[in-house]
Amino acid sequence: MTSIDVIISRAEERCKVQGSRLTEKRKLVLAGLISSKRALSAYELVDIYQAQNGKTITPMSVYRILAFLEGEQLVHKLNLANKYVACAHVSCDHAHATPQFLICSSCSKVKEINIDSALIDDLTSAASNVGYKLITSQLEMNGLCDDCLVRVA
Amino acid sequence: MTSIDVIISRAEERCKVQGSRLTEKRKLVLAGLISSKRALSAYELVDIYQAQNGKTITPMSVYRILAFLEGEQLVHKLNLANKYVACAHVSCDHAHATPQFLICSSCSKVKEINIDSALIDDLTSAASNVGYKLITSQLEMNGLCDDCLVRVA
DNA sequence: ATATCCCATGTTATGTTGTATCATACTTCG
DNA sequence: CGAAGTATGATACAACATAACATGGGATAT
Repeated sequence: MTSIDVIISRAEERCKVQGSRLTEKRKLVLAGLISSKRALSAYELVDIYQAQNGKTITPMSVYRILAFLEGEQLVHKLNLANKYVACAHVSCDHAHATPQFLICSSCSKVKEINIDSALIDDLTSAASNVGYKLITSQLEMNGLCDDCLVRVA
Repeated sequence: MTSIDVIISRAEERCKVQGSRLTEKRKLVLAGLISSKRALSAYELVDIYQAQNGKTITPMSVYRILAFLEGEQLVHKLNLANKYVACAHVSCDHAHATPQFLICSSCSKVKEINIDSALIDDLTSAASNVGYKLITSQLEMNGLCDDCLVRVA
């Protein structure tokens, strides 16, 4: 059993608890995302689905499935890049705070980090001071990962 | 002389110093942005250009002009929303740190704020700890502005 | 078991956002 | 003037995302 299978099983359990179904297609799309270390666009997932499973899937279906997986907190949408990543914590049991993301602008590799909550509080109150209520404290930042930094240098 | 004209004049001077030209079309696109309190998409700017000037402009031209204005630091691109805003500090003389943005998810109104640099340092080092070098410390956050908050409530 | 309902998926069309490319005009400077 | 560099025009297309309506498949109640 590969580590991907393990994660998929976990995800399946989680859906069952929620009363939702992790169907075959949803599994395959999720598996595509998990197998990638990078964030992927919906259209990239269409290609990967074809490559991994030899079956075609329409962008429409991928978008629907991504929306479902997002609702189940199994994937995160990165708005900065219009790409998607599998949640890094699917296979943990404990609850997680709002995630923060570092996105490599060169290769789309993503690190999901947890930032000091005091820092998040500071941001929230800075926003509130100028009349804004933060919808989410999910923060996304563009950077260069070490690998790409070396390659450029 | 309207306040928009004042800002445009400032921008023109700045370009002159830089050795670049703020042409008529560039002025008009910039004026469109300045006259809006909201962030605007390139296609919205096409419409506004038509409405304000009675002349059409192609999206291609708008994108080119936005890229130019961004290079001159006269506008900022908000990647979270794929929209653009005029820099709030064009008419100041002093230098400015990297801006942070609060974007109203409902009406696209934007506040450009400056966050405690210690906080930025924290983010930068959090990134560096996991092997990422931040390209920019421009932070973008989705929220709801007071007006929209009231409207929803 | 079958009728029914809900949800998932198929299918097609279209809307939105962003770039590539090549042609034309304008500015500046020798 | 003429050459080089920059700005814009025009067209096509690539990439991203959703709308709308049809079909299928699994669960449940009677």
